[in-house]
Parts: sequence; C-alpha cells; structure tokens
Amino acid sequence: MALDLHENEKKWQQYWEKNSIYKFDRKSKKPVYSIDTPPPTVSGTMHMGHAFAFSQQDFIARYKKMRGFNVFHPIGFDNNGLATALMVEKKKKIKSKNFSREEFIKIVLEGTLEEEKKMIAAFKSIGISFDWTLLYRTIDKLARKTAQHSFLDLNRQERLYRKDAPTMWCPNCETAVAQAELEDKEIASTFNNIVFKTEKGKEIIIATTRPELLPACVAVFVHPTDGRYKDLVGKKLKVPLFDLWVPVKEDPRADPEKGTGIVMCCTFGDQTDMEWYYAHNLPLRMAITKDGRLNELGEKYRGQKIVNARKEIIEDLKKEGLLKEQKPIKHDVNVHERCKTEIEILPSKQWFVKYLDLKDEFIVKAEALQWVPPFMKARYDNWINGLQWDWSISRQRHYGVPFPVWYCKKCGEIIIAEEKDLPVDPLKDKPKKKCKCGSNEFIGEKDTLDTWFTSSLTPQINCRWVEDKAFFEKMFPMDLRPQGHDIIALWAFNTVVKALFHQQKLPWKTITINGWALDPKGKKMSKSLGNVVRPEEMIDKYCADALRYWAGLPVLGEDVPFMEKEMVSGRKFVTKLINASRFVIMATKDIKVGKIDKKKLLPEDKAILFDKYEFSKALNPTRNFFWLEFADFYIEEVKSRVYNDKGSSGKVAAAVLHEIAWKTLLLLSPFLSYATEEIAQTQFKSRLKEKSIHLESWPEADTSLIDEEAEKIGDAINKVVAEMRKKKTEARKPLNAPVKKAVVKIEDPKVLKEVEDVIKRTMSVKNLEVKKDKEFSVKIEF
RNA sequence: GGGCCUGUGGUCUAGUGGUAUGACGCUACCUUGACAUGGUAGAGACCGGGAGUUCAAUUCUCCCCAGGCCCACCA
Repeated sequence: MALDLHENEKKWQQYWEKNSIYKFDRKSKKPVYSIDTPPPTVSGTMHMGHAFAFSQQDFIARYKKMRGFNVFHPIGFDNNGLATALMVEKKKKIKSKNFSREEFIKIVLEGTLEEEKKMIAAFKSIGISFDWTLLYRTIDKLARKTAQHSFLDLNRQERLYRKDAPTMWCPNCETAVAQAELEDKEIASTFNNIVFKTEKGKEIIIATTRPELLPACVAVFVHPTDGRYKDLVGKKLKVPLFDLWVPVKEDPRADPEKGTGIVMCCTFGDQTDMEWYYAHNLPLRMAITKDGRLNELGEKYRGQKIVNARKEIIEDLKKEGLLKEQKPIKHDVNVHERCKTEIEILPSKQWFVKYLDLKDEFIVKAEALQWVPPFMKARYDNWINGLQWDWSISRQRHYGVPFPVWYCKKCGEIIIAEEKDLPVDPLKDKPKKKCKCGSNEFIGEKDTLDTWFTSSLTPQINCRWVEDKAFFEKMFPMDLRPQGHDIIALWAFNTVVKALFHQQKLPWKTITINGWALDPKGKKMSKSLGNVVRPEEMIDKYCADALRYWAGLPVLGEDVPFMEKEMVSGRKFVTKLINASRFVIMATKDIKVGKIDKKKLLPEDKAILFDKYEFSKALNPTRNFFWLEFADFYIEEVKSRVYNDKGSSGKVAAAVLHEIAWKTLLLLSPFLSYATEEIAQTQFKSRLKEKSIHLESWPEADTSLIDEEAEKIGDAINKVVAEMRKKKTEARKPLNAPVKKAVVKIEDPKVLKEVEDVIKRTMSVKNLEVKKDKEFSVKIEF
C-alpha cells in the first residue's frame, strides 16, 4: 500500500504547528543557537533559491536542536523597498504620493498580508523550522524604531554628517544612488571628435561621448608624458558652441591611448572628473538638473533632456564644422539597477555615515568571523578595499523609514529626535522642544533612509535591541548568518559595520554563504529567460522531502543547477526508507528491542561534518549506508534468519535491524523531515521519547560495541553473496534460484565458519563448501 | 584590467602524490515472502589544455583556455 506523501506531509506540518515544535523557549536553560535569517522580499512567491537556501539553513537548525541547543530561528519579511511599494501601488491602484508617509506604511503593512500568507504557507510546506511567532517586517514599528535608534547612536558617536556632495544621482527616480545600487549596462553610443580651438585658432580635436556636457567643461587634460600636447599645457582652449575658455592641464589619469589622448573634464561627467575636481581645485559648473535636463548654463539648450540636448548639440556642431568625426562605439555605463537609467553625478545635500577611516578595522575585525566557505572572506575584503565614498544613507523617496530629523526653519539647526519618542515621522511629528534660537518652526526631513540602513540591523531587530535589553544581552551576537554570495558587499558588510559601531562586536560568530539555484543549464533563473521553476510545482509533483534532499546534496557555497531527476532520486529514497522501515517493523514485531549496534553508522562522524557545515557529506554516506549496505545486504542476509529461526539468533538479528533503522532515521531527520517523522511516529513509537523526532537527541554510537571481528565477517559475507549473485546473473537465473552445491575458496575460511548458514539461506544453497585458497573464488552448481 | 571560485564517464558529483567514488541515464537479466517508485550485473572517464617539480600527478607549482560572481575602468 503506497503512502500518499502529500497528505502525509500536510498531516505532519499541522502536527508540528499544533505542538509548537519549533518555538523558541525563552525560559530554557539550554545554550542558545541563533540564526539571522535573510528576510525575503514579500512578493507572494517563493523562488527555488529560497527553497534551496532555507532548506540548507534548516538542516543546520534541526541538527543543532538535536544536539541540545535552544534554537532561535526567526524570519522577517522585507517590505521596506521600492519593489514592495510598487507592488502595493499596482495592486491597490493607488499612488504613494497621495498619502502621507505614515499612512502609506500602514497600507503596505496591511496590503502585503495576503502575500505574506502565501509565502508563509510555502515555507511551511517545505518544512522549514522557522519560529513564526518571531516574525518581523523591515518597515514595521520595531524595524523603524531600531533603524532610528541606530541613527541616534551613530549621531552620538559623531559618525553622521550631512553635506553637499557630488552624489551619484538617478535623474529618472530623482534620487541619490549608492555605489551598490549601480549596474553595468552596455549601450551603443558615439565617440564624437569635437573641435576646441587655441587662442591662435589652431584646432584641437577632443573625443567625447557626452557633448551635452560642453557647458559644464572646466578643464582639458593630457598625460604628462604625452609629447603631442606638451606646448598646449598651461594655455587655454575655447569650448565649441559656448563662450567658454578652459585651461589645459596635465594629469596621469588622462590616457594617451584613448580617443585623441586629450580629454575634457566636466563637473561631472564621471568619477574621474570628480577626482580631478578635487585634485586640481577646479571650479564647479553644474549644467545638469536633478530631473536630468540642462540648466541655464546650457544656454539655448536649457530645459532639454540630456539625450535631446546631446542630439541637438551634435547637430549644431556639425553645422558649424566643429564635428570632425563620429565613431559608433559600445561601452559600459553605470546605470541605476532599478530603472536602468544612466547615472549622473550631481551635488546635493545628503546624509552620510563616515566610515572610510575604518576600512582596515572592518577587514581585521571580520577575521574573527568564521567564513564558510573561507574564501568568501576575500570578496568582503575586496569590496572594502575598493570603497571610495562614505556610506550615503539618504534616499529621495517617499516610502521608507524616515530620518528622525528636523531642520529649524529660522536658523537651519539640525534637530535629532529624542530616544523616547521613537519611532517618529518628522513630516507628521514635531520636536518636543524649541530650537535653541528660540524658533518653534521646523521642517521635517523629507528623505528616507537607505533600505540597507535598516536591513543591516537584522541581528539587532531579531534580538530586540530597542525593546528588551536583558534579552538582547543574552542573545547578541547571534551564531549564524546564512546568506547568498551576491550580497556580501551589501548586507553582510553593512551588518558588520553597524554591529561594530553599536555593539563594538561582530554581529555573528559564523557566516555561511550559500550558492544559487540555477536552471539545468547553469543559467540564472529569471522571468525573462522563462526558465523559472517554482518549488511548489516540484513539491506537488514529487514531495517536499525530495526537494529538501536535492538541497542537501551540494557543498555549501556551490551554485547548483536544478535537475528534476534529483527530485526523482529524492522521492525514491523516501519510498525506500519507508518500505525498509516497514520491513524492519514487521520482522521485529514480537521481539524485544536489543541494544546492539552495527558498524559504519558512526553518528559522531556525521556530527563533525555538520559542525563544519558540510552537511552534504553527512547526507550522502548515510543514504548509501542505508540503501547499499543496510537494505541490499544486511536486510537480505537477515531475512532468512528472522523468518525461519525463531531462536535466539533470530532475536539478535531483529534487534540489530531495529537499532540501525532507528539511528539512520535520526541521522536523516534534519534532511527528510517529513518521512522520518512519519516513520518514527507510526513505526518506532517505542523508541520515540519526545513529541516529535525533531525533538530527539542526536544518536550516540556505542563504540565499545564496534567489533572488528564482526566487521570482517560481515565484509566476507557481502563478498561471497555479491559473487554468488553475479554468478546467478551470468547464468540468467533468478536470484532465489536454488543452488545444489557451492564451493567458496577464500584465504581465511575461519571467518565464514559461523555464518555459513546465513550464506546458505540468503542464496538458497543446499551444500556449501568453504576451502582455503589465496585466490578468492566462488563456484556454484544448479 | 584586478580579485575570488569552478572545470572529473552522456549529465551531476566524491576523492586522492601511485590512473578514480556514487547517483541519474543507458544495456542485459530477474514479478525472491518491505519495496518493479524494486533487485542483480554490465558498458562508459586516461580527472579542461600545456609546461614544470617528482621514481610517480587527476591530486603540488606556473602559464593558457572556458564558465561564474564581485570590483575597477569606461573622454
């Protein structure tokens, strides 16, 4: 009778929930093991990547629980971001702009409940052991309060500053953009050879892809060793179309190989322009507005969008004979990852966290963190070494966590909110005191905090930093941060930064970096490629345990192509496990359970692997032991004993079967959490001490019972049986075909002495002769 | 351009200084009393390419090639 795996999984899911199997016990005296789960974006759908990464995390959580830890396994949903705002706007057919920030946050929190429900159901269906009573959202009151508290603390430490700084700016979203929000995009563009003129009227050709920045030109650079332009240095050049003269300067950052080897510097065309601006003390000529148009410096092109202005300027240059050549090129430009608009560099008032001075410390301190796999630390180091700007934390967005900040209308003084009033919304709330200039009128900060400013506080949110001091002291730092390698530079780094600032400690002891679930060809799964496989589909088609099995196969950190056939193997394994256990119970029905162990299961070896986060190395050998050794040989050999021999040897065999099957179940329970629960609850009730197999302790092997002699005997039986099977197969006979006579030649016949019976019964041999010979051989007669 | 990682039978993968593990697939045979979502057996790889170290390299070193991720550059 086949078991309905789906019904079965549902049944146990409900059972776990009803009995709060995964609830964190605040009162327990056991040591805590805590996990800082990545909060997935609320979208209503679970990705294969979620199923993959969370399953792996779950193996660890379940293992730790079995090892006697009080496991703290919380999860949050990320709804503090543009993606969520857009989703809610679309769903409700509203615009966030039409609501106050506070109202819109409320709308988001309520409007995403439906998506949350779907995701919760999905995570539950794969059997992830989250404690759902700990659920938080990255825009909820706790998160806002934590973020604002963090802001206040950084302010106390004089780590915050606000200044008019060249900022990477998205003219489409009209917001500042962080280094990490950039993306490369290859676009087609034109290299324009444009004529600048010397005072004497000599034509100097300068190549540029951005002629619309001519009105922002402040200098022209050549390489110091470039002989071609030596005599120009120090002179001035006339910018075409505009009444503008700029100096020619030397700088090694000008590449003689590129274009004509002479380059114009505009404030600001790119990052090099910015470096020159500082290095050569150049004037600031901003020709671009925040919405991506030319301003009054653009003269007749004023008000034009960047792309249009470029076109018109090129036309006018052509007309005046000032455009010598145009070369179509393809080049990579920085675009905003969300809207793919080219980034501009504009000065604007932004809040920054000062941290560039601590780069070395960030690297050195993180050495105390256990990185799994260890080489991932290099990516973190790389990122920090490449950092050039302080952390810009302002976003010109309506939706998000507000700054707890006002500005005095009269004197411009910055007023920071009081601790006890958090969380505040400066657009709605007012400072409690007058400004020191006596004014009572304030302007609330309209900007919101970079989402990473809040997301970098998940350990503080999980451990209730702003709500429960005693609890926080007990729980912080957390034990484990599992996350993807794509966000080492963002999430991992920012979280370390915050914890070092606030707690002067690392936020966790270990960080594990999981790989990605890819499509079968090794490509990233994405909607546009149409190669997305939904985990729910796979659960429906196979079962959740099969999906978990797949997630348990690869080495942590490896990207894994999703192969449906792995699901088939997973389900077969589940079936095999159930069937073999059923046999064990049948065979051992009326026999008292003994305490005999058998070789090679070695739970402590598996434990070491888990402790090293190498769970796949625990899963595979356990599976192989169970299937290839236990089921294929041991069960077969023991069958005849159990069925035919009701004497003492039968009892021993049955006891061994029972013992091994149970220990195997325990070892597999972190992976196949449903099947093992089913088997334990229905067939091994006598062994089960707790309400669930997932509350049982990790099995201990009684090493004193490992008997080398017995192992030798076991190996000899397996060898002989395998050979006899082969002979029968070669003779095209069924495996249970009776054998009249068999002759086994073996170097040490003594080892088979006691087990000749076993061989005879297993292989239906009537007469068995064992002879001594250096060469091992088996002959059979039918 | 820089950093990190990966490259083992058709596919995925284990592993080691002395030519290699397992799975899936494939072929043949077997309805044996837990399981045909099964069993047994078999074919199939000179471990990306080249050079070096060594008695010996898939395993160590260097170079190259391919793929991935991150960073930088991008007039």
